[in-house]
Amino acid sequence: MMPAQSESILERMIARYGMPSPALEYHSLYQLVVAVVLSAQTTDSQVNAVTPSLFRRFPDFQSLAGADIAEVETIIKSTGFYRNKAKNITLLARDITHNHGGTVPENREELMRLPGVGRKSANVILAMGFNIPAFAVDTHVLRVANRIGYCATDDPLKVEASLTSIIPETMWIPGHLLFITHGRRTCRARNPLCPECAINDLCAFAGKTL
DNA sequence: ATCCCGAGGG
DNA sequence: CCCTCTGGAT
Repeated sequence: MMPAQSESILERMIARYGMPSPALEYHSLYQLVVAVVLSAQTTDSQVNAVTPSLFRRFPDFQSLAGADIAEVETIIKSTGFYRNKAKNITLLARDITHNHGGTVPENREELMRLPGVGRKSANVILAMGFNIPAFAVDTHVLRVANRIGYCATDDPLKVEASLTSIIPETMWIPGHLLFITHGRRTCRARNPLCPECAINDLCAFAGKTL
């Protein structure tokens, strides 16, 4: 089956889910960057469960830059990979404080040089933090894009290239959120709900066996 | 290619 | 029990 027009697919997703807002909870650029690094390979609710106490204890980059890593580990432990994440956000806070004048870089190259920030996280920060068009490819986006038929690859960079060529730039940010929502609620990894899917007539995967 | 790492769901 | 969750660094 030929991949459907992206406009139709996104319109259907909006009709089904509404226009989703980011599930990650944050109230500043500082909080966004830290929450995004913590969100690697864990659910947003796991991150949202620890960030209030983390941000109460360390309200900005400067305070986190001076944090005791063991204390940070204790606070964020339940998000998994806590040793790496504690080290990364502390070093990241130091880097931004000392080498970036306390402000978050606004371009992908510099963002990706921050510890714990790869291309996916950099794209999320650009999109959500600066409203700069970017299509972050996480596990949900990768799965949904492959099932729809927009690509056939496990390489997130290639998935991103397909999505950014198929979908109009003005829809990259809402498209990202819509793909995430669709992946969570309907196009689930394990038991996708194809019969009740809003785009099953436009999807290359619907009706196929796992 | 492998490691880091915990929690929730089916 | 096994799979999955908005990955990144070595």
